[in-house]
Amino acid sequence: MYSYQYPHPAVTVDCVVFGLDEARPAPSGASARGDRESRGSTLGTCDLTVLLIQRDLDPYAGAWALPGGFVRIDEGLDVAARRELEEETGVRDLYLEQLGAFGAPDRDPRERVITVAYLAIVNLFDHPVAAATDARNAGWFALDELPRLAFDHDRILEAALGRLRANVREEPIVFEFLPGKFTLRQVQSLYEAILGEPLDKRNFRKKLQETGLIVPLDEVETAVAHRAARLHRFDRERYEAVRAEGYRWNA
Amino acid sequence: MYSYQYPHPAVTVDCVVFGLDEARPAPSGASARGDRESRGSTLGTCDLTVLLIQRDLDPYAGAWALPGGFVRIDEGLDVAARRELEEETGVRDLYLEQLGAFGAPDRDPRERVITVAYLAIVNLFDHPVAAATDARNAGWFALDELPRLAFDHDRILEAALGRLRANVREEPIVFEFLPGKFTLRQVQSLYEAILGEPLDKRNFRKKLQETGLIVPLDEVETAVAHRAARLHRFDRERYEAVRAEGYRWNA
DNA sequence: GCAAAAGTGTTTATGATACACCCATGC
DNA sequence: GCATGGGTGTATCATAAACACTTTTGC
Repeated sequence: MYSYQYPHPAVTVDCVVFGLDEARPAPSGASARGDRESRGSTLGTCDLTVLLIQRDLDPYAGAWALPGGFVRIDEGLDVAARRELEEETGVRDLYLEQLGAFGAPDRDPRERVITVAYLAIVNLFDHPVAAATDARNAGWFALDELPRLAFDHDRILEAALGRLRANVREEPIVFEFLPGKFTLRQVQSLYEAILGEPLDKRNFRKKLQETGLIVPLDEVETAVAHRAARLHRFDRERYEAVRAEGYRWNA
Repeated sequence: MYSYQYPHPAVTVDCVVFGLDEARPAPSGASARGDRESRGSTLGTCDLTVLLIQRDLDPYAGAWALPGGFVRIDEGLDVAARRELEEETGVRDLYLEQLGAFGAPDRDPRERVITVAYLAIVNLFDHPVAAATDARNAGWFALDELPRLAFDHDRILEAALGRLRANVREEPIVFEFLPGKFTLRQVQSLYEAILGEPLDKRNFRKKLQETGLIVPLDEVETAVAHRAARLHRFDRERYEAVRAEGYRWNA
């Protein structure tokens, strides 16, 4: 059943790294803004972005690609993904989740390469260093401004986005994007950016607060040209505790 | 970034094949049967089973393992999984879904082997041949009677079970287990076997029928020693149609 | 004083749950 | 005629959705 006579494929890891960016002023097209109340949720306060690296070698030289690289022969898959990410973005602590293996025989024109894809989330508030990524040929791209990608990376990215959207409803992973202290509006904007749909402000805040996992602080945001919003933090310890008892996040 | 100087690991596929079996009479332990109505759901009319193969080569000779084998150098991952399954069980058309890659460096004592795991469901009604699997050393095991497994296959199986339980609530995959014509009771028993908890008969039937995707037939089951239940079928075409319009299965 | 976003409750609709009895059939 | 499972409806509860105005602050 098992035998080792067959030629071995190369195995890589590729990471879809999601980050968060200040939203640019909405694209020029004068959107016929629906005047509904729930529309007042300022969709677009932040943008979901993806980290890409520009290749300098053939094939696909000059094209943008997901950061990634070879799995070393004695290295676990998750370890390889973290190592590659640290090498390419300098970020150590980030959320990492395996997406799956992509192994179409022709996905790399040179030889058979099977890649194990990961979904990663980097907190650009706590790790501002990574915002620009010191590597010369790296950049953050908003989802609606993606360049053409090398290999089958467009499909991997699409799968990652689908996974992110599914996960965001079942686990509090949004806080992986956010700083330790955040406003409720930031959380809502992030949900809206990820799900691509506006949410009702009052219902959203109510639901978030009823979880008992978002604790209000005695601080407000600073340097805003209007009323300052109260800051909150996510009670991760308590979440882990109630989760062990069967609690399920459900946003 | 990409280079090909590194030694390549071996890559295999392994399949967690779920099937369905008549339930054996409930284990002897005289369960203090709660006399609630909802308990009358005959939990245990069927058992969820997993297909395992007994290894005859070292390492783990004699131990049970998931069916699987090498990915050929020019073969896609899904194709490899289907090929292995057909070779080992004779079943062609089955539900197949990638679970993910397992690649701990020491998971195979001989050399580095990365495996891509799959979740498969075989319909033992439409393909009764596979029930016994002509291979001499294969067998179906109920979840509570699993033997010790080779390699890290226990972890793969656990992951597959978790995925199955999650999927069953969001997609109508239970019908992959069932014959084209089935009774509502069969569906309920199957949900109960997968989720491991009893369900309320009336609520379950109501919900199932309200989907509009379970069509009653003018036929009843045969050869039962009591009132025969009406047969139904799952309207797959209609499901695909409404799903394209955003409908989400939610059982 | 006005622009811009923060903050706050109630009503309504929808879906989930709990629950008990009569019916058909084979033996 | 009795044992076995098939089949059915309603009342209650919990959750989700819709919805508009007052407050604070910087300019």
